[in-house]
Amino acid sequence: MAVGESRTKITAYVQTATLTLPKNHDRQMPRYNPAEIEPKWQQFWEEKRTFATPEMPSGEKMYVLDMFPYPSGDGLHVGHPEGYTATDIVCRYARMQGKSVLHPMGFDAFGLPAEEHAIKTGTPPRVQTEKNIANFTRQLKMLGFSYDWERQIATTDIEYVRWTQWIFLQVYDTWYDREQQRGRPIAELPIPAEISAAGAEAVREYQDEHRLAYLNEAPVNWCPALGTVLANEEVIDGKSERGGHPVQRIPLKQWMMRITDYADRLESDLEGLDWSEGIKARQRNWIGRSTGAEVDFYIGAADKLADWKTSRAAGGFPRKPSDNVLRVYTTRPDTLFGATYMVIAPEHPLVDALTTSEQSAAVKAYCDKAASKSDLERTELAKEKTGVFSGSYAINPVNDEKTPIWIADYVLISYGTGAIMAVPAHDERDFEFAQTFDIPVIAVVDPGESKDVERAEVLAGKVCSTVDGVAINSGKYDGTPTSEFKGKIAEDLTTAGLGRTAVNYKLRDWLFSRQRFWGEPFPILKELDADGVPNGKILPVPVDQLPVNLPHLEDFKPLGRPEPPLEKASHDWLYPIIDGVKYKRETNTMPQWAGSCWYYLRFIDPTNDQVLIDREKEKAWMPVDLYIGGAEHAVLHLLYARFWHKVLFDRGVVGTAEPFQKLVNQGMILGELEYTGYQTAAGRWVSHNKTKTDAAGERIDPKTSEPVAAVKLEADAVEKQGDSFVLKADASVKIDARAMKMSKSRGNVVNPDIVVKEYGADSLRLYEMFMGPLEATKPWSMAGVSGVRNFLDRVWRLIVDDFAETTTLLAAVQEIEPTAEQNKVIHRTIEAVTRDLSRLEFNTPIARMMEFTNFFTKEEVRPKSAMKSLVLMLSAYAPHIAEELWAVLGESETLAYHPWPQFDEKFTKDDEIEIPVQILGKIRSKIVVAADISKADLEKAALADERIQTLIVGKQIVKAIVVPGRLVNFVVK
RNA sequence: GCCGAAGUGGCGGAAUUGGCAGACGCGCUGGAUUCAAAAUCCAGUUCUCGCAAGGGAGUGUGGGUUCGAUUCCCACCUUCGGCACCA
Repeated sequence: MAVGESRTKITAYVQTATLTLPKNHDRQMPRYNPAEIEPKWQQFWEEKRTFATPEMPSGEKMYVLDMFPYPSGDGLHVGHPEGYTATDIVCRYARMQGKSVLHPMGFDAFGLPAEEHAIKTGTPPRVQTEKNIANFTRQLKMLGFSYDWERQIATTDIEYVRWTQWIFLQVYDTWYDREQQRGRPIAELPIPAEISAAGAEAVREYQDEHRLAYLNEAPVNWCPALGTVLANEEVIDGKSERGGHPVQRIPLKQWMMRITDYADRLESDLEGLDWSEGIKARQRNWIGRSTGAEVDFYIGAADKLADWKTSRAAGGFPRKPSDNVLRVYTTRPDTLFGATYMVIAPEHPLVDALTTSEQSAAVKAYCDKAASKSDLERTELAKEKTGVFSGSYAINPVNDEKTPIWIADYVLISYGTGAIMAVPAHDERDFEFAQTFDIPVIAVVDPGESKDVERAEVLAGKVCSTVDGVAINSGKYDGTPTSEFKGKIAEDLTTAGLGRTAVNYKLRDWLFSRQRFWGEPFPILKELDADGVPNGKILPVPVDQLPVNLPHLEDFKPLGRPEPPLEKASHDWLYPIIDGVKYKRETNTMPQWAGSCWYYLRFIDPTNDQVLIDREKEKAWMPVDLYIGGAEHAVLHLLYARFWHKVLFDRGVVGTAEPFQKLVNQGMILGELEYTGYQTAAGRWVSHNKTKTDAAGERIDPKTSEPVAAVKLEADAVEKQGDSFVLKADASVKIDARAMKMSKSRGNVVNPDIVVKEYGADSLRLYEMFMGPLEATKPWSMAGVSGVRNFLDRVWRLIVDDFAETTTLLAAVQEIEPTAEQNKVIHRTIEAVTRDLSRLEFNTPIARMMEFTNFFTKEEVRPKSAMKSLVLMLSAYAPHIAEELWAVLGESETLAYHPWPQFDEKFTKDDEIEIPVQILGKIRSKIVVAADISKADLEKAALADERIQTLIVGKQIVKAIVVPGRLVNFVVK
């Protein structure tokens, strides 16, 4: 920025007009000029390898990780540097405390946008990706983060892909031993005698069934119009995001990962982690563990019921249900006596067997309709319960009641056993269904008298109640409290061989394949028979032949079939021949999660070509001590990464059970505060809270049904009245005042490049921290950036002679001892800044440094040592200006490893302090007393105060609360 | 509906966790400097009554505990984020 240009009066995102410069300001002066000093110091750090990390830590280690970005074509947005600045401050602070800091950065570079770009332009995704990475790298370096750039990795690096594929093979080679609760090599899987007897083929199939990575039919979003399979986020309301074409769910053979086997450990290990309760809650909720019971209802021939029960009592509850039973899962086995019907999902394997001939037409029609419904239709739109009677009955094991079996899509095939016993009296959904189809409701839990339960209605089956109570209508169990009943009945069912306790999860196995080009190829070969058809045998690519690279393609257009684009690869790539056997490569690719699941490990040993990570280095650096990133990854990324880490832990690749010890989610940065009014076409204003959104999604005035348009208003057109903003011109019109998510379509995106150009990187960093607590959602404000830039200007002028020809130290900065008052400011600032930083509170230290600066600006003589302390603290936030000032203060080395300033309590304490004196809790006076005054003396001093004297005349002091160092409060009558 | 986070001046936010509400910054007002601006520096700025000294109210709403509540408890309202027929 040229000297003398206006920089603080920027109202929009562009600079206001340049002013003509007067003569006396036309000369070159050593003003604070970030455009000059920032690139200078960035170059210095790079050339001197200032932030290169040693292979092994010496002394205390600190691994601080950012969630690495997807290098999009748009470049960084201001949300990225928020977390990155926070971690950078932590790292710079830690280095100055003498810790060995690992602070790497890389790129999560596979993904859809690069492939979309390739389809459109024909440019290979790798080319575009490398361009984007170069741009991201430029932007990140421009912000002065202290990454060890020599460790940079991208998930698309061929050497990185190699180890991603290697991990896949590890997962493929692992089965989960439930008894030992850990993953073990597939070679150690015990093979049952009858399987071994059936031959090698049977053994292989048995092993494949137990691998953590396995093939399964799973539905994909196939869009015939686009000729491609879409990701879930590309499907909106059952239509493609691009073009709005219909999307069908079709089954496709896909790779899955058995994450559900690790559900228990993924949940229970959360406990030891230093994560916010909110994030833990979200993970727990996603895993969705529930406990209950599986119960078998007899559906075989009626005259064999007694035999069946006898055999069950003798043989116990079988692992897999036989054909003559319907197995259900319930969390409320205590309500078994209230089951008045059963429901199975339309996809349940017993649908055909249970459908009677009279019902077959109706059932077929219902199931066909259910199959064609999208997930959305089955959930959101399904306000009314639907279903059809199968014609069959099951026998309730506790009372031998004949219970009708229905087919309804409110029961999901993918959860529990895909079948339920319905207890309308004590389950909302069952109650709704029973109401619709006129099915009896029998209360079996007496909720007791309570103000929020209509007990009589519940007992009469008129309303549904899900609360605990005491059993009724439950035979010998009558009178048993709910919680006790649950345990008792599970025990009795187990004894009778009719049920067992069971655990279920909402978490599903992980769909691990994508029908895309731009992802890691699977290191998997499928053996072909003589006719060129896969025979089901799978050959993992030997480890020494990794990586499997992506083949060259002429173009990246979709095939027009659901198969992945790799089907277009040359036959050389697609059909390798090994030992005379012809194979076909797996043509699915891995999801973007794959690369981001383990990058934190590779940063520790990024160039190792022998192993994924050296065990000694892993031991020295893991776990990640601080992991900061957006909350959008709170569930999936963190869950998948934890899952892989646990598999690697079980297989001895790593020595830690959890990868991320402390996790912090940065809050979202919103656009600038906006004032929005609503106006009809005729120009009539409508208060924003009176408008409604109609069925078509249009905003209307519900009184007249006229559509209203949003009008953006300037701040001076509105004013605050009570709790809301109103139009200045018409106070009856309420205005919506809020900050919105940044988005291209709204036009409120802030580009860091422009902020750096206008204010400098240090100002951007400082502002992002000054906005508020890291974890809070906060609105952007350019005026705020200008404010912190102003502060940096003040710091500059505190130390640098603004009127000298060259950048020289101000004469006011001298080698002298600070005065007592100055020492108090210095040491209190160090104390507060240090304390707040250690708690990851980044906004308040800036305020303290501002106070420091305001104080010393008024001091005519400024001790050099004080200036150094400020510069050292500031360097964590604004490293460029700090390095420059450090040099001005006469230092020749970087300050990056200079010891962090220490405070001394003897300077932070006051000799005399002001104590408020209250009467009946209201402050009536203040007295100045010695800091170490005794309780009795403090009370005496308070009583002696003139004003207090006059106020308590004629009153009786009932009680005196005296808190030394805090206050005095007199309770009077 | 369920889970989570949060409500403090015109705005962003602070308050050593029960002890002076509004630090710091933005904005605004006034002053100094200037021929005049810009920049800079100084002072003021929760609302309200008052010329003033001083008084009253005040941390989403209503209640409670306490000498004392932004902070703890109960109920409710609003906003934001997430999940959503999970038996």
